[in-house]
Amino acid sequence: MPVEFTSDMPIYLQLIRLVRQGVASGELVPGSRLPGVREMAIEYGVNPNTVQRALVKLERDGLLYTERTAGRFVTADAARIAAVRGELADRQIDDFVRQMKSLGYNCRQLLETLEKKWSDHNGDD
Amino acid sequence: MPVEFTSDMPIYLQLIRLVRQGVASGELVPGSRLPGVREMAIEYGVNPNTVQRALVKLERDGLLYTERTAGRFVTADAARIAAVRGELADRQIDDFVRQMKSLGYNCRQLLETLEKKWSDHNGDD
Amino acid sequence: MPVEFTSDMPIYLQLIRLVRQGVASGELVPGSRLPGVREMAIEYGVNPNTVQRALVKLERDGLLYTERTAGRFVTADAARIAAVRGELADRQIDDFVRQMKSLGYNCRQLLETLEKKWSDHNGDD
Amino acid sequence: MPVEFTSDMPIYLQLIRLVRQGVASGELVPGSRLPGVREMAIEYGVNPNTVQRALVKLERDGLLYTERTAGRFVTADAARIAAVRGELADRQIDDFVRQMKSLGYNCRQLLETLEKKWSDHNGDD
DNA sequence: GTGGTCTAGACCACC
DNA sequence: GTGGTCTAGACCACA
Repeated sequence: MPVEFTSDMPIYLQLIRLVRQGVASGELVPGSRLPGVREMAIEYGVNPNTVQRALVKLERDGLLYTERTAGRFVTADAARIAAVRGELADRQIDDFVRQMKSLGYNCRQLLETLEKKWSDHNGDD
Repeated sequence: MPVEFTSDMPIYLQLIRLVRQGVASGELVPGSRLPGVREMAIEYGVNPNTVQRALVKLERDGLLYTERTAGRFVTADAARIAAVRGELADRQIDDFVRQMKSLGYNCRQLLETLEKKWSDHNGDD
Repeated sequence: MPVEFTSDMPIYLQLIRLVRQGVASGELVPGSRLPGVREMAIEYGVNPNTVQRALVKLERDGLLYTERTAGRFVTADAARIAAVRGELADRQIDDFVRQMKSLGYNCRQLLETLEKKWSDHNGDD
Repeated sequence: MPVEFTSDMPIYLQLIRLVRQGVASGELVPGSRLPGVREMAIEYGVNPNTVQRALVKLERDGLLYTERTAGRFVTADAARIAAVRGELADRQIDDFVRQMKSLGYNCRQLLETLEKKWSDHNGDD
């Protein structure tokens, strides 16, 4: 499972996104255990502290919880997951709309372009 | 023209966005001259170096050009403007689509949500 | 007797609190015998080592004593119990007063707030 | 300004408490700038990262904010400060009441003891 | 074994 | 100069 990190964003943020995607997409099933910090650190070729940092943030967001000495787990609270997903999406869309508006797009243009883009992406999904 | 800068993003990026928005929206007309670095610095209450950095970047993007001794101007090349705008939009959309996909959205959901969001934003535009 | 353990505090501390509360409230009568380590471990669903650690600590505090081959007992020394209780309370109050002072409370405010809080708690006791 | 750190609590938590007390007590005036991380690290004899960690947490709580490249400041929002103080106090009192109840105290005893303790503390304040 | 904390020292972006 | 990020490696409490 090779993952590339871009250098224009903190690694820990990229890790967060990675996990979040996993949870939102159901790839990481609710209630399941994550690999330990050290394990993940090796897997992704980063420092354990960096992994730790990412996971702590995800915990604060309520997407993970830690069971002392047993490891970290994906929250089993489906509502919580949905809520987090909703918040994320909301902010994303909000930013996006703001940006596209500032670039002079109107609603119709945007929707069209977006639809086209979406099909393009279907290939590499 | 009071502008607020958030402190969680480099100011020079916020300046860039400001200018870009001006050009894309037509507020800054093609071929028109920009205020000098020092003027802008005072106007926005930031360091001249910061303004400089933003303008240099915009020049590299082809949105501005410098005429020695005369000042900086908005490019008059409409195609260039459109191209820059297109690139920007393209990257934005690309990222956006990728993100929303990873959050489990499908095309229809996205378009609907987006349309609703768009009207919400019309108020504060 | 279902007990929930929060995972943000060592379990052994939670066990200690449990026993202490039992003794202070009289639920665990002085001189009575406690279940064995293994029994308690099963009852609470924790590791026997964890139970052991808690009980040893309570012994050091003088709240329990071990009679070889017979088991562990709640101390029958009423004065001892009172003393332990006093010490505990003392430290709690001490810390509490220090904290509230540092938050800018004065004596009257504190007493009032506390009294109100106390009644609120009466419900779930 | 010599400060001692006890070893039974993470240093970063002790730092947090320190700053919080400063803000709540008004010793750190709203809007004023804090020493830089490196500076504080030296002053308290800890690692800059540890200081950083504490300050980031306080930021998340809304008690501080950082101004890019200028430093960290105490929030000027009096309501925010009050709110934070209130939350803190509330949780403190809550825990305290719960504990004292489990030690078999009743309301009158508690208030009396507390009042006495309060005067004792007046000396070293 | 797990996660939690800490240090020392480094590099970066920004102003 | 500021804060932000990252690494390497250590020690601890807990189960």
